[in-house]
Amino acid sequence: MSFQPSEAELEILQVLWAIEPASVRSIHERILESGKDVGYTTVLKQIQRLTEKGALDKEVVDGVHLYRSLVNEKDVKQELAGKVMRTAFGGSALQMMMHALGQEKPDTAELEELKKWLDQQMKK
Amino acid sequence: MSFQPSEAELEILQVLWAIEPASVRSIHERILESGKDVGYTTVLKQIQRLTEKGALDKEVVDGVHLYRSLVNEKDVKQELAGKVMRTAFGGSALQMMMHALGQEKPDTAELEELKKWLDQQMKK
DNA sequence: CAGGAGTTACGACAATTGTCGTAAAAAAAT
DNA sequence: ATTTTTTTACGACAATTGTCGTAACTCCTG
Repeated sequence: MSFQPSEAELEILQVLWAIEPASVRSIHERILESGKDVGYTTVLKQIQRLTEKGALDKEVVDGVHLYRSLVNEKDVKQELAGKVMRTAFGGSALQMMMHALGQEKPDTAELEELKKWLDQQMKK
Repeated sequence: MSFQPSEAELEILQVLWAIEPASVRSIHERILESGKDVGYTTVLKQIQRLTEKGALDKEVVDGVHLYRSLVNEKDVKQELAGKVMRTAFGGSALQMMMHALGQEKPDTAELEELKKWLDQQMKK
């Protein structure tokens, strides 16, 4: 199922996609580590809302509640990127990418990879 | 000034960037044409809110209110794309683009342009 | 000038979001 | 088993968003 998470929700999903299944505590810790300062209950609440919405699955193991994502990472990200591409860039992925990079010099490794991908596409 | 518009706000900004300065009526018409069905007063309200937020400028000419954008198109789009790139794709423009394209075969013209841009970048 | 037609202002409402506080429940420690 | 610490559950609140309805105001048109 595709799902359009809010910003805070996406943050939680990202953590889950990385370390699922996870407890609220570990998710909270991860988020703190990433620099964002937010209370434990705030994260818990978001997790509960995500669960209500059917985006997460809860499982109680040994008294602890463990959560895992029910939404597919690729789908969600595709939706996110696709939406911006459509609504802001008239459907042009290239326009979107160029704007995203802005004036910053894209790093070389990225460019290399892009080139590889491009050659691949051209071939088809 | 950079500005992070909501979805409905972005729609209005897009119209303005295209035909500014414009009256509420013409903006509303444009939006209807684009397929979205929404009332006149709804659009008006959004425009008024944008104006309150300082994103638009109103000018009364011959009794009609004409609006124009005070936010820079490139900046706003850069912000939009950049934010998704950072929050969902770990800062990788390439990842974002590939997800945006999804399984669809990117159209050839786009690829050509991308190639051109890429060569340009590699040179630097 | 009076009556409409079109415009604009204002506020209202429900849904969503981000954030907590506090209470209740469960687990761990003494 | 009583206390302490953790975890969970439940609201609660303010801000934002999308959407209108209705009232007020402006301008033509006859």
